[in-house]
Amino acid sequence: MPELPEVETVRRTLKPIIQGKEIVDVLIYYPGIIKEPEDSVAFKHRLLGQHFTDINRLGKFLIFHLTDDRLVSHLRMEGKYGVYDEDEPIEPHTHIVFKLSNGKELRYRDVRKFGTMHLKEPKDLFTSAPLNKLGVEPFSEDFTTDYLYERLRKTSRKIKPALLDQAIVTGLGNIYVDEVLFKSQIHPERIANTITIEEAKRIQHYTIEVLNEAVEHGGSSIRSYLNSLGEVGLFQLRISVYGKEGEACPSCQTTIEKIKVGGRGTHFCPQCQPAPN
DNA sequence: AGAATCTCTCGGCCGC
DNA sequence: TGCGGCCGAGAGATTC
Repeated sequence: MPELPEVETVRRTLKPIIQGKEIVDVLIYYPGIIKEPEDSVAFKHRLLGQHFTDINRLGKFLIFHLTDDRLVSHLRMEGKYGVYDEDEPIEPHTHIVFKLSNGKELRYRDVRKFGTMHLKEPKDLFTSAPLNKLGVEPFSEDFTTDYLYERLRKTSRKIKPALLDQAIVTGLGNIYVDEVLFKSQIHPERIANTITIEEAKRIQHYTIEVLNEAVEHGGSSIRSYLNSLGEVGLFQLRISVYGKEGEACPSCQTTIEKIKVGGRGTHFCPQCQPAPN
């Protein structure tokens, strides 16, 4: 389940492999991944002859820089990229293949076909879907305690759905939100506009700390995530509450509970994260 | 009108 | 073995 640290790990592993390579053909096995342009044949023809010049990331989105265009890619739950030799057999669930000038292929695989690709002109990149409504990056200087506090103060939703809202902070997903709220000692069902400035400061601090640490460890290999070299991440060894229902809290030994918040499976320590009234 | 919530996408996996 | 329900990010629809 790629969140910001996993996407960042993919970006770092992929960049040196594909930078400077030209797209000489595109094979599309499942066009549903391609959301823009609507016509997947047009998608292919716009890409032919363009070179990969860079890869950036915004939140959980990968942004492939090409000679003329930008390819915005979201992995959703199970999307993965890998670079293969062209004579390697196509593995199951391979949906898009970018044939490169050096005989290699950049392949996109996605068991559940949830991932998306948008091909954009650079001028439209941040002013149209899917990047136009994103909030701040956790690693940017704009992600301050004051920013977070003010955004939370304006919403009556529970804190967990508010932190999952990519229009507030971009990059957190289900795993890391549970970890951040645990470290911040805040119950996931607290109403966002009751979060104090001190609590907002903890959330801001631990968001950066947890995500940084996860990036350093190559992300978390929960479910199916592997980076683009097929390597597992190691951060799951450091996870405190996500997927740990029934186990002892690493801080106080109380049994970790699992509930639903905003329709999402949510893990927390009832002792360290006291329930709101 | 704006915010909150619901629906839909998909297929492996789980429990019955 | 067959089958229905579950999971979940984000967009768009719907409700409040």
